[in-house]
Amino acid sequence: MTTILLVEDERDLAQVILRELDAAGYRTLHVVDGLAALESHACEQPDLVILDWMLPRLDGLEVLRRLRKSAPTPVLMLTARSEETDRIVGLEVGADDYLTKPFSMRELVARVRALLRRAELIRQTLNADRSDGVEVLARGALQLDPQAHVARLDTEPLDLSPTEFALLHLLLRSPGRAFSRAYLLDTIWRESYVGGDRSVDNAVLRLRKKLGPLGEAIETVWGVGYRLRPER
Amino acid sequence: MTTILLVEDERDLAQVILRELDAAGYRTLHVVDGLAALESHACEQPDLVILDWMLPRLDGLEVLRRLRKSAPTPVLMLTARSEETDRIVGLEVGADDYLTKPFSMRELVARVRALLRRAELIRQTLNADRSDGVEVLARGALQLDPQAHVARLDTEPLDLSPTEFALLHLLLRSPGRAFSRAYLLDTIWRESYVGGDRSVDNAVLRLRKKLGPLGEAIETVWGVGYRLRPER
DNA sequence: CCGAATTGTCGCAATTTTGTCGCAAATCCA
DNA sequence: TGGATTTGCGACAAAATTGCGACAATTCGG
Repeated sequence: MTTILLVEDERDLAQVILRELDAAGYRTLHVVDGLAALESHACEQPDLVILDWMLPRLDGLEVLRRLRKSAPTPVLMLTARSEETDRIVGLEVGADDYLTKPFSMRELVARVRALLRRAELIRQTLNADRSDGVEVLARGALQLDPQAHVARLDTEPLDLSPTEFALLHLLLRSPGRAFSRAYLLDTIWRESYVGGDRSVDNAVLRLRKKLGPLGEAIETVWGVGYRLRPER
Repeated sequence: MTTILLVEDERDLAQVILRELDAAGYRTLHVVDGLAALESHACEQPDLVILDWMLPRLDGLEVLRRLRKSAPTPVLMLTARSEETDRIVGLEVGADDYLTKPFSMRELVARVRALLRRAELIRQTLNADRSDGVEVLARGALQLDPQAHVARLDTEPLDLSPTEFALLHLLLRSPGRAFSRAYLLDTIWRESYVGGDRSVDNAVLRLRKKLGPLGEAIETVWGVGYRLRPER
C-alpha cells in the first residue's frame, strides 16, 4: 500500500490531514519534528513525504536537504504565507511541490495524487534526467549550479534575479516539458495575491534577454505556456 | 464568462465587493442567505463562491458542507474571527481560502484570481488522471507527448494549434472510436462552444493538412463525426 | 531616507488562431 | 438517377495570445 509520511507539529492540522489521507486510502505515518522525520524515512521508506517548513529540532529545509541525499522520495512542502525567499530556496533544494497555508484538504489530496503519479511515471520510464535539486544542470553552453546558486554561460556568470533563476532552474530540470502559466505561477510565484499571466511573460522575456542567443531555446507553446527545447 | 457567487448579508460590504469584481471583469451573482446560496449555486453553477461565515437561515459552514456534497466549486470564506479552530474546521469541510475581515479589495480580487487559477490547475490534473494524460501516444510515424505538449511526425515536430493538439490527443487516445461533433464540441471546445458543427469540420480539415499523408487516417463517419483509423 | 535592483502592470503592435460563409463535392436514400 | 443532406475547403474577418517597451510599486542595503 502507498505510504505517506507527514511531518507536522501543529497537532490540530495534522489530525485533519491524517484523517483525509486515510479516507483517500493511503497508509499514514506521523512525526512532529525534523530528526524523527529522518529516522522514520530511513526506516519506513514512505512513497511520499509531506513536510512542514517550520519544525522543532531540525527545520524543513534542512530535512529536505538531507532527504535528497539519501533518496528520491517526492516531497510536498507546506509553507506559511509570505515566506517568499524561503520558497525559492526550497525550489532550488528540490522540493517537488508546494502548498501555502491555508489550503483545502481537497487540494492537498489532489497534489498528493499528482506527485505520486509523476513519481510512478518516472520510475517506469527510468528517467535519469530527473534532477534531485542539488546537482549541476547543463544545456549546451549553459550551466546551473543550484547549491552555489550560480548560472553560467560559457563560464561567464549570469546575473539572474531570484525569479529568473528559479524559472531557469525549473525549465532545466525538465527539458522538453511544457509548463503552463498557471503551473509556473503556482510553482514559482506561489503567493496568492501576485501575478497575472503577463507576469510570466515578462519573466520569460527578461530571462530570454539575459540568455542571449540561447534565449531562443525557451520556446513558446502557443495557448499553453513555455518549454525549454531539449538539446537535439 | 467567469461567474462568481457572493453570499453576504451585509448590504454595504456586498455592494463594494460586487462593484470590485465587476470591474475586474467577472460576472457576479449575489444572495443574502444560506438557502438562497444553495439554490443559486445549483442553478447557476458559478465558477467560484465567496461565502460569509455568518448568515441568516443557514450559516456559512453548513452551506459549505452541503456545497461540497454536490460540486467541487472553489470557495473563499469571509470570516470575522480568526481563531485557529475555525480555520481548521473550515479547511476540513473544504474551504479553499480564507479572508479575515476587514480586508482590502485589492487582496480580495487577488485571492479570487489565484483561486480560479488553482481550480483550473486542479481540473487539468484530474483530467490528466482520468485519461492517462502523461503517456506518450503513438500511431505509425505519429507520436504525441502530452507532457511536453509536442506532436511529432517522423521525429519532426508538428506545429499544432491548441485546438488541433487537443483534437489529435483525443483521437489518439481512442483509435477506432467515432466521436460525434456534439461530443467533440463538448469535450474540446467546452463551455465556449459558440462554434457550430462547421467549426469541428474546419479543425479536422486543418489537422488533416498538417498531418500530411497521414491525414487520411482521420476518417469521416458520415452523419456522425470523425474517427481515427486504427493501425492495421 | 535615498538609490538601485527587482518585479508587477499596462498598452499597443504583431502574430496566430479560430469561427463563419459560400460553394463545390461527396454521400445517402428512395 | 435525382434531390436532399452532409462534408471538404479556400478565404476572410474576428478574436485570442504573445512580445515587448515603459512605468510604477516594492524591497533592500547602506
